[in-house]
Amino acid sequence: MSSTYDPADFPAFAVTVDLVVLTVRPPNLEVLLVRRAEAPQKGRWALPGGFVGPSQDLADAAESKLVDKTGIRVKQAHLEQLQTFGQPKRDPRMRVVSVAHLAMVAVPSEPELEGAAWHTVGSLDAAALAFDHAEILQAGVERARSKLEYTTLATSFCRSEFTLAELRSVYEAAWGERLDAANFQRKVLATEGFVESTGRTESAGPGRPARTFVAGRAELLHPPLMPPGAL
Amino acid sequence: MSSTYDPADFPAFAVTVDLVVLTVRPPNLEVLLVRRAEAPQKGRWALPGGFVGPSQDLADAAESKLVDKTGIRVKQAHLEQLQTFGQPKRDPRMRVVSVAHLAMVAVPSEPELEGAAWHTVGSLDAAALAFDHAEILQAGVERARSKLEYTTLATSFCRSEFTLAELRSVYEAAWGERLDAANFQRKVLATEGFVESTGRTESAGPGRPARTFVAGRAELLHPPLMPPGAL
DNA sequence: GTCTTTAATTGTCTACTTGACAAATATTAG
DNA sequence: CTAATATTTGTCAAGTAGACAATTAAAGAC
Repeated sequence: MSSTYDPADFPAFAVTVDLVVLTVRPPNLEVLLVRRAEAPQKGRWALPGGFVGPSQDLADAAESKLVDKTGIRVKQAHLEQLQTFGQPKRDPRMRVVSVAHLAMVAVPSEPELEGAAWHTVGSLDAAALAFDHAEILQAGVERARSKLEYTTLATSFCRSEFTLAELRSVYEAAWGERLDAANFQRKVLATEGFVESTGRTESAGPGRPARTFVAGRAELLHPPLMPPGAL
Repeated sequence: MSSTYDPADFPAFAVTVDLVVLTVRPPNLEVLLVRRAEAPQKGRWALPGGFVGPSQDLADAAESKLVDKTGIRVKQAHLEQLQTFGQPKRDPRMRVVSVAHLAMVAVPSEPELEGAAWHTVGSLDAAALAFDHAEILQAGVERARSKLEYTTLATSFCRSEFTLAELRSVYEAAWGERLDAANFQRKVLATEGFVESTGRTESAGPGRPARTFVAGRAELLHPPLMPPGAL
């Protein structure tokens, strides 16, 4: 079938990137959505994304969309390829294959850009999203949860310097379940390279001030942090 | 930028699927490769794959390549999307985005198809592979290992009816490390729904005959099977 | 047939990890 | 100064994991 090899012989696809940008604002896990300004599906919420340039790498395309929408540089966030969605009819206009990416960012304090807003993942109507974006979002949330379990990525939801309570709130937001502060702390500190103490403390409201930490160099957690069986 | 929306405005990509088909022939983990019959890279080993049709779903395309090359139906195997590779220069002819898939199959007894052969993963020269297929293969092996840890997919490397020794050899092949048969057995049988006893036994060579099992309906393992820290 | 070898299966024990909860410490708010 | 709150340290019972010995049941040599 591919004895000759003329580009024109093969069906042309458009390739896009779509981003599932997650953040934690305790006690919620939130996702960044944009309101579509154009038809089709004008006015509905959608994942930020766009076309990949003819000589642009997939990761570069995802990175530049992230900067466009959030102003967050990749250095301060986590960005990874998620999954590729290519159902023939997912976009009514033409055959589009979307390489979805997952970003985990610390909540930006700056005001939102036009048309973009954070939405709580739990209380989001799947039917309100454009195209197959509900499916993509679900894949992103599942990936995020599973990576939180066995990697140190929870730190990428935190400020550069953070307390263990903040780190704990990331897990609590992702699972919707409270964790014992004492056991959580011992587990985190027992894991070599998860966090590193700054020597400083910080206090917000009443209660003993908490020590602050920065992310360590480890990437994998052995053993995982969340209990088995927790969804 | 995307105020108008004419398909012709956007760069055309070719989309392919490439398959990392893994099997276990104790004590080795092996991958199916085909020898390229056409330029470029004529004569080098490559992952099986091909173009996605204009109205063909990605999963369907992967499935049909698997049947073409191995004759194995998806019902008896595991097939999942792996990762998408889209470096601008990965194929010299044109812009090609490849949606790589991972298949885990029981070793087929039938003779090989023309140009295709099983290769031991450990003793394979990465430089001998065409295009960026060495990178794809590495991603596939890593994915397979991590899924073996926390899912029941090891059973898809086994015949439909198998002994615990066979199942154990899957883990031993993937990690290159021997496991204690006694502890392995207790762990597997303690995991609800991993395997189900047939009541029959089977003996191959000397030694007490082993009971045979079929795969259970569970998909996830809690807790994981392999010890933390094992590569 | 009997003996030797091999592998599956069962049993046992020690060290470690987990999670629940109590106690001590260090702040803020009034 | 007192009450309230949150971090941090301490304790302990229950469960898990891995090492290794013992038992069972077959194949193959003689």
